[in-house]
Amino acid sequence: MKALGSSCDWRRERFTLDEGLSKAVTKVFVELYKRGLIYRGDYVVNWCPRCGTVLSNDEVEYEDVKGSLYYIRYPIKDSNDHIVIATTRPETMLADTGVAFHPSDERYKRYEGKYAILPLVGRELPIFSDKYVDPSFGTGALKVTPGHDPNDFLLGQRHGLRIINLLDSDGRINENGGEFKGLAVKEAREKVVEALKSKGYLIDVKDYVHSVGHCYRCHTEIEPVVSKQWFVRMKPLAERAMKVVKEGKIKFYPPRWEKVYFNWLENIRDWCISRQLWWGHRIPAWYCRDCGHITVSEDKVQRCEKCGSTNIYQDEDVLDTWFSSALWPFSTLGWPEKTPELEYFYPTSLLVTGFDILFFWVARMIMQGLEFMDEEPFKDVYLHQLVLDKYGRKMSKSLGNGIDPLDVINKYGADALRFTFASLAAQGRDIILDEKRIEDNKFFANKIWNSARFTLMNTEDLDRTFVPKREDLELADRWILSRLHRTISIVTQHLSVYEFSDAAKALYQFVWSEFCDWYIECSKIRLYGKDENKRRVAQYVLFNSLETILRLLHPFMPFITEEIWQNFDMPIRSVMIAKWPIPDSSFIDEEAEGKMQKVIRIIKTIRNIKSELNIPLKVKVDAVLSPKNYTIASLLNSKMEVISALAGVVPKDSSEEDSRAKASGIVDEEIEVSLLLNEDIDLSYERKRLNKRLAKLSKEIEFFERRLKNEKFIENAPKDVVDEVKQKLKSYDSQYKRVKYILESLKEGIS
RNA sequence: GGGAACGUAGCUCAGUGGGAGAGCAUCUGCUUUACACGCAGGGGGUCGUAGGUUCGAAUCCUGCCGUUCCCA
Repeated sequence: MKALGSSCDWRRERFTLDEGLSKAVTKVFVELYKRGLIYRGDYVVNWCPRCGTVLSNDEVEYEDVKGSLYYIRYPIKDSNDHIVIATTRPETMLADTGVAFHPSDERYKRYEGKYAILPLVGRELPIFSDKYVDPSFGTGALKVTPGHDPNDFLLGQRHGLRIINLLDSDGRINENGGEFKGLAVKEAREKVVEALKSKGYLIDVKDYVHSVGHCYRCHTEIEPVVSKQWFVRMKPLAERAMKVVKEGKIKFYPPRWEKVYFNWLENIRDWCISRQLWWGHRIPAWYCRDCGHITVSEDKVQRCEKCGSTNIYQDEDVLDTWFSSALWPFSTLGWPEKTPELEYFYPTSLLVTGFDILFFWVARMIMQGLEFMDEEPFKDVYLHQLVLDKYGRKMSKSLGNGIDPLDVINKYGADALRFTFASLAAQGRDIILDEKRIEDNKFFANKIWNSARFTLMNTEDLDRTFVPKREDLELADRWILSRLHRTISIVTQHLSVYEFSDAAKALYQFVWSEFCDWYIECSKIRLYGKDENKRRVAQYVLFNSLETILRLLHPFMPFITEEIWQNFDMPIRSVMIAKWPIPDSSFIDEEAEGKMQKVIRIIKTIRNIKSELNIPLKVKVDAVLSPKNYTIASLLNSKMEVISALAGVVPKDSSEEDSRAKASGIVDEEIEVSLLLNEDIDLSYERKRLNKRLAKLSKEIEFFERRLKNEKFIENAPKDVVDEVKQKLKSYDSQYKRVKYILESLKEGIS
């Protein structure tokens, strides 16, 4: 974080196991217990045999696994008949306590109320019907194992079945498994299948792909087991958490995550918070060996609160780490003490995190914030994307495709990395990180550095108190200031709704394609010129534009902007504490933008002609520029110096006769530029160029004519759209005629 | 099985009803005094597919195909 240039208040670094935060955890547990929101109960939980702990439902990852479907014959008591069940986990049969079928299933109705005999074990299993059973799965008859399947557990509760636990704390079969005692689950499966086969109970085995839960930490297959665990009752908490989002008190960015959030909360289940790990916050509950009472207390308990016995012991389990993390927005600020920090910072403004912990963390912070602070913990939640490698794969240790940010920073710099993340952080997409992108932005940093170097070199003698009069600003000055203030607005707007990529792109485009490519180039005439006043104006605009650019870029590239800032003798000592720019609409200048656009197009047209004729840009060519109206004439007149410098032409008076061959182009039908060519230029290039242009124009004309021929278009389309099309057709048509004429006269000229 | 997102230039992505865009890559020409980590210019797309709505669809609707994620 420090290497990335995050300007955090590092004094406030916290860890959930710190004393103060631990106190908060205990208090919250006790409070929730008193409010009836925490309870201890029997439940089928997900148990990881490797970690030796329970996992919450959200910590289990489901994956399709190739397995088998075993068809097993269960004899009916006091008859020669039998019922066939299908199961993917045959070893759990040892803990079966019932057999069920769907009430409408005619195949099994006659067995209702009878008993099946459990093979290998001999236990009598009641046969009953329940709508939960899917008649189309397997044989339609279901073995019920309340001790080792969450759905079977619920079935068992409804029908009063026994619960048998097959596993001991090491994940091995316990004494309830009879002869299979001591085997691991996988071994037990083999042995059970073998035994069933040899005794004729196994009817069939089919390949079957089914979804199996895995531990999100170690990827071991989880085992559902029944045990006593601590739970948080989620329904009441979830309702409030939904309400604040529905009322707009908390906003998600991008907003589609609200759907995901609601979907989860609407189908929420109680949260299992006890873990059998050796580290974490101990559960503050003490059990009495004498009366069995549970004492829950913030302070260490010496005697049972009910019978006063000292024969008590504390729960061995610890709390899920997300339980303490959920308190983060207020526990870090000193809660439960009423600290000034808590008063000042709560509720906070923004949470930035990954969408993968939307449920684990974000939703639970909202719940706990509402429950204990009675106010939402933050106003905005920005959910960023996953960072993938350049092939779009998740970065993982096993693939070895991870990127160490410190390596990247050493290679390209923190600024390049930050800017790259910002420009790739388009909402609603994952970030595909290719090192090439980081290199590109290193080049951008270099560009910024050089533009600052240019500015520094050319403004050293600038009197900082000097402010030019508005009427002394030239077209390029008015243009760049107008563009600058638009850029301030655009960047500010995007940032306010966390559209980092749009903000970064707007800055990149402005700095490189407008400020560097055009303004700096235009300013050179005055900066290198003799007119002191004109020079000062250019210096002023150059310096002030750069200063504003530094402020705008600072959040994206803190290091380089600060370094540049320090090279100038700025009145504010660091860009870190400089104010964010505010757009000033008085600088927005439509007229200047339009005119500058025209000048740029003229220059580009000339450059294009020269390039296609293989004339290097720096080679000066005589040119006649013929304006078609008065406004353009005056613009041309005043901007000839810039056009001449940037396009590499020497203006010639159109009235002079010149026998040289011409290469001509048209800018918006308002200006015709004709380059006067030397003898050695191959005119076939020029004919090729003009023909290309004609083809393009005729394609455009054809397109617009086709639209105007459509009567329904004229009838139904808005008038301004029709007018626009007519206008464009007229313009292209006249340009076409003119280019055609030029081409023909060129042919005549050489014949 | 339920839900969500996405399919636009070689790559990464903008564009959400009126002439297909950007950056990078590619090609051509340039040691122009801020920058070759640069400058200038060019080429490149039947907008996944099939229908529908509309004067007009990359854009709205429906089906299909494909990729990904979440939940069960």
